[in-house]
Order: sequence, then C-alpha cells, then structure tokens
Amino acid sequence: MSAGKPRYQQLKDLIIERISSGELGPSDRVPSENELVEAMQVSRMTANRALRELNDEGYVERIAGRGTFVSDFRSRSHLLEVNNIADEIAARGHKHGSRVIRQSLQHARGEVAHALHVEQGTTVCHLLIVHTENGAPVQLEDRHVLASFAPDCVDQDFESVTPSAYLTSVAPLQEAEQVVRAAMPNGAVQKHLDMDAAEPTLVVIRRTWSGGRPVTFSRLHHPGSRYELTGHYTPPGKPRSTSADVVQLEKIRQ
Amino acid sequence: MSAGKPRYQQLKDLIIERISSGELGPSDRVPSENELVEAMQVSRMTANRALRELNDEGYVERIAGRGTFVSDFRSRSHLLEVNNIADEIAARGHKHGSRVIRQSLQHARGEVAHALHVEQGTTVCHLLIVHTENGAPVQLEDRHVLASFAPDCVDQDFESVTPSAYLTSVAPLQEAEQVVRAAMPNGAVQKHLDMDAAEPTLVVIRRTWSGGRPVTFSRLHHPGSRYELTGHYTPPGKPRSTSADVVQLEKIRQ
DNA sequence: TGTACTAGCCTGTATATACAACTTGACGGG
DNA sequence: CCCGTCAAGTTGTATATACAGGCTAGTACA
Repeated sequence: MSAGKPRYQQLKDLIIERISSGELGPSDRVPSENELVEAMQVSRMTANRALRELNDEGYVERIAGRGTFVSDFRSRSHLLEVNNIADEIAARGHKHGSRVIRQSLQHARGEVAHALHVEQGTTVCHLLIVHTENGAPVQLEDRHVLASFAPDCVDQDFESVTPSAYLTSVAPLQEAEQVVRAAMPNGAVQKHLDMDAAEPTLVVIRRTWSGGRPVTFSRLHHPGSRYELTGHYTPPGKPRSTSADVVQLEKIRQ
Repeated sequence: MSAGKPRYQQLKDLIIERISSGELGPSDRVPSENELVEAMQVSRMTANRALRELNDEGYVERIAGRGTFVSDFRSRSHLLEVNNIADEIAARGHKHGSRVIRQSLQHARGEVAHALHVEQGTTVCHLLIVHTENGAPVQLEDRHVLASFAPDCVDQDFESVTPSAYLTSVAPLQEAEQVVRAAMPNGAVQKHLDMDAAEPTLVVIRRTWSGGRPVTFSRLHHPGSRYELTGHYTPPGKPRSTSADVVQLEKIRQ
C-alpha cells in the first residue's frame, strides 16, 4: 500500500478506502489536518493537500472553522444522478412508479458473462423493471447484477427502492461506461413500454464498476416520445450554473 | 482583477486569460514556476499550486524536466471530442467525408433566436452538412452559428475543415448543453442520410457557449443503424483506463 | 567524429512556519 | 439570565527551504 506513492496520495487512498468500506458515511467527520499530522507523521501542508484534493474531487466537503465531512453520495457524482431515474422524475415534480416483471437468479451466458468479465454460468441476478412517470412507462430496465456483489439482490423490494439506489447502498459505483443508440423496439419491449407501432426507443447500454471490476450490466429502453437524455458540460474549475437555460431548452423541444 | 482573490487563483486566471485570448496556443510553453516567482513576486509553492491545478483541470500539461505547455483542446474536453465527428471517424481508422448542402446567412427566428438568447431577426449562419464514414452518411449537421461570433462563417470551406474545428479556432468553446433523443426522421433527413423507411434517428440537440453566451445551436441527426454515442465516467483523481473494455463492449453490440 | 558526462533547468514532493478568517463553546460580566 | 468576549480548534492561504528525479544542451574526452 505505502509503495512508492507520494504521501499525500497515500493519505487520500486511506480516506477513500474508509469511505468506500462504509467506515465513514455521508456527513461523518473526517480527521482534521492536525489530527492527520499527529496520526500519520506528515506535515500539515501534506495533510492539507490530501484533504483539499479530496474536496476538489467531491469526496468530502470542507468548512473553515468546523472541519471536513464526507459528501453525500448524491452530490458526489453525476453518474449516480443519471443512474437513478426515480430521482430524475422526482426532480421534475412528477410521480415515479415501478413494476417488477422479473427478479431472479440466473447463470450468466454470452454477452452478459462477457460484459461482466466472468465465466459462463456465473450466478447473476436478473432484473426486469418498468419505471413509470405519472403512470406512463418511461423506462424498461433490463439489468444483470453480479450475485457475488449483491447477494441479497433477489430479496429486495425494487418497487419501493430502485436498483440503483440499492446498489449504491451496497458499495459505491466508481466507474461507468455507456452506449446510447436509437432503435426500433422488439415486441416485448414495445408492449412493456406501451408504445405505438412506429415509435423508436432510446436505448442506453451501461456497465458500472465497483472495486475495480464490472458489477452490473444493464440495458435501459426508453420510449422515444416520452424520454430523452440531457447532458451538460462545464470546464473544471469554473462551475457555471445554467440551470435556467436548461429550462429554456425544455421549451424548445416543441 | 487582483481583488480579494487568493494569489494562486490570480495566477490561474492570468494564464487562462492568456490561453482564452489566443496569446498562448496549444503546445505553447507556459512560464515555469521560477519564472512566475520572478515575474509575479510569489513563492514557488504558490506558482506550483496554480500550475498544478491548471494541469488537473486540463488546461496545461506538465512534464518534469521540460516545462509546462498548453494542452491541445482535444485532450482538454470530451465535449470537443464528441463535437468533432471527423476525428471520431478517423480514430476508428475510417475515412471521413462531408458534403455542404446549405451555408448561408439567415435571420434567426423562433426557437433558434430563443436558444441563442438573441432577438428575432439577428443574423446567424445556417449550415446543413452531411458527414459520411467510408462513404455512408452518419450525421446530418443542422447548425446555427451567431454571425457576430464567426463573421467569416459563410466563406469557410466546410468540406475540408469541419465546423467544430473551425469554431474552436475562432474561440474556445467553454460550455455545452445537449439533449439526446430517439425519433423517426422526416422525409428530408431520411433522404440526406440515405435511411430505410422504418429506421429511427438518434438526434443530439446541442448548444455551445463561448465567452459566457450561447454561440451555436445545432441539431445532429444520426441513422440509428449506423451511429451511437459512447460515454465514459470515471471519478476525478482516478484516471483509470478502460479503453480495452470499450472495445469489448463494441463486440457486444451484436 | 562520436560518445559519455555533467551542469542547469524543470517539475514533484515534503517540511516547518506563519498569519488570517471562521466556528463553536465556555466563561464571565452586566 | 442574557449577552459579549475570548480561547481553542479548524480551514485557507502564503512563504522559505530542501531534496529527488527527469530532461536537455553543451562540453569534455576518447
């Protein structure tokens, strides 16, 4: 662990590890700079750099005069915002609902095994869930979760807690990769999403990593007429808020 | 300028300003720490922090033993990677081509004026360009550019330089906002992209900012069978390369 | 001529020190 | 009892200094 890495990085790794393992939860207090100086035998500037960078990276929040505290997961990564359709719908002031169609253990085959980097036959939890916004279906979530990652996956009530909320409670998702495409739905998808015949779907294929290995592989099907992805890019170091503009673009959708 | 802001921030602002104004271009050398110490009357640690943060934020690249250099725009933001379809195609080892269908000055109306935050009737440059990959159309670019931002827009040869490459040469694009949706194409789009009757399009609606105001508004139409968006998220501070995995996901596409 | 080496510059890290500003809680005076 | 003040702890910033390691160009030497 304490290999050739610089000391400030070792401090960062240590604290990230404590957060990832759950030893430190959201809004818990992180050791102060002076405490780190004592405990880790480093200078205050080194401890300062470690905590400052963790702050810049969103892991912790620092308040002058009070201390350093672990960030809420929510504010820590847009990845999770994107992931959790329930929050997205709630943010629009609408009502989210979900209906579980399938929730079972399976043996990973073909592309699922391949995507998750596991042998054929490895046990995975297969979820098929329809999410609704004010009663209208907006997403068919077809997700495979590594059973070894989330053993109690089949016992969860995913109509009250979304899979992504559940998964982030098991362990923080640290990396994601996605492909977005437009396609015509097959019969089953069309039926589950209550779509017209000539309506295309927006499909998001996503893999999420935790602890350095892929743990979930999901296909999210959305009716083209009722769902769209929004994204925003601002250069780092210049957090400009254009939330008002986003609203404007909403109107443009015609 | 040198208000209450901390000195390292003043240094950063100064250098960012020099980059934004074009005084310092990609791969140009930025003053070294010791030069900043001399010129700006700060300690080396303060200069170091300024340059290090600019490095973390992607503005510059630092090479021990050589110096600090302005980053290529390309490596500075995925925003621009996404923007420049020519590079994207070249990265796949394929041949990019483009055909300009329309390139004219117009008066902004309705949603265009609205999206660009200008009065109705403001002069904009309207571009309609088909991009091909190995001869097959993959994108119909329907772009409106504020004429005051790029006055020589109508004189450019957009079959040899893509609009996004041209626009970044005029001034750095600093912020972007996009909406992605799946939709059926209208007749014109279908014809330009040489699509089958029942094929959906992946549409990206994007606005880009420069100097604090929106300067371009574009709709990018892609044939669903020949184009998809890929995205990747890694937490800051942990640049993990999963390029090999991306290749794997390519195969999964079936 | 060509190669090896070194001096000088650069970044990267680490430390000790200092002062400012903010927060909280405790203590004491009105 | 309440309010002001003060002390202690915290982050934020700035400086001076030091050493390690990478890179380059020029020099000395073979």
